[in-house]
Amino acid sequence: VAVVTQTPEGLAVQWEHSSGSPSALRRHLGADQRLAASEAVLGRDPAIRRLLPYTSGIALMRQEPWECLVSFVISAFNNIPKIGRSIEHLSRRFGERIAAVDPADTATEAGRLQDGRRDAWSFPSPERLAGAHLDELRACMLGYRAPYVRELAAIVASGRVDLAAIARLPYGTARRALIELPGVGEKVADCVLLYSLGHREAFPVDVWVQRAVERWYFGGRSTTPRAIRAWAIDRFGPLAGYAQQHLFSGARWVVKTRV
DNA sequence: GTGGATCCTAAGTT
DNA sequence: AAACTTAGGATCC
Repeated sequence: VAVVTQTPEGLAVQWEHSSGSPSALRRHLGADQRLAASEAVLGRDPAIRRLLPYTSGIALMRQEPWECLVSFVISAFNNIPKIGRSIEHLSRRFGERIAAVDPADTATEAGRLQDGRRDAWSFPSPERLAGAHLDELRACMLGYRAPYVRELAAIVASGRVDLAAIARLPYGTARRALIELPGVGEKVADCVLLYSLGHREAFPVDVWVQRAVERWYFGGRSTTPRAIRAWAIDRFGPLAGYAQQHLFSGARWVVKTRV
C-alpha cells in the first residue's frame, strides 16, 4: 500500500507496506512511459492537438489483469462513482486487509477507522469470488452483473481460462479469448488489453469516445462503435490506445467545463 | 423556497 | 433488439 501525492517536482510516495517497490509502482502507473514522442506524433492530428494542452501527460496504466477484468465488467452500463464503490465493497467483503493508511486524500469516507486513518484491502482473488453467494455480490451494488462476476471467478479459479496465458497472446487472439468470457464484449475486452496487457493498438469505444469521434472527426454523423474502432486503428495505428485516452479525457473535460 | 414523487441517465452486454 | 441494477441528479408538482 502506498499513498501517492502529485507535487510540482513529481510523485511523492509514502509507503505503508514494506514489500513495495518504486519500479513496480512506476510500471503500474505507467509513469515509466516516455510520453513526449507519442504526443508529438499524435499532435499532428488537429483535433488531438487542440486537446493536448488539457490532456498532456496521460499515461496508460498497467493494472493486474484479474482486477482489471472484473472492474470493467462492472463498468458496463454503469457510472464511474458507483463502479468505485462496488470495487471498494468487494475488496472489503472478500479481499484481505493489508494495512491502515493515513488518508492523504479525502475522496471517500468509506472505510475510515476510529483514529481517522483508513484501512486498505486487497482486490479479492478469483477463488474467493467464486465462492461468493449471488446475494452477497448484489450487496456490493453489482445488480444484474453479479452472475457475470461469479461465473468469471469460477472459470478463472478452475483454470479453464488462464489470464497469464492470454497475456502472452498477440492482440487479436487475446481479444477473441476475452470476448468468450461472460459479461465481456468488445469494449471491455479492449479495456483489459489496453490497461492491463499492454496492447497499445487497442481502442475501447465507450459512449464518450463515440461522441468525441462523431463530433470532431465525422462532422456530427452517427456511426457504430465497431466502425469507429476500425477507423481509429487505421488512423492511429500503434498509438490508438493513447489517442483514445486523449479523446476520452478531452470529451469529459469539455462537458465538465461546459465548453 | 422546500420536499417528495417521478423521470432519466450512466466506462455495454446479452 | 429490448431489457437490464440502481444511485444520484433533474424535473415537476
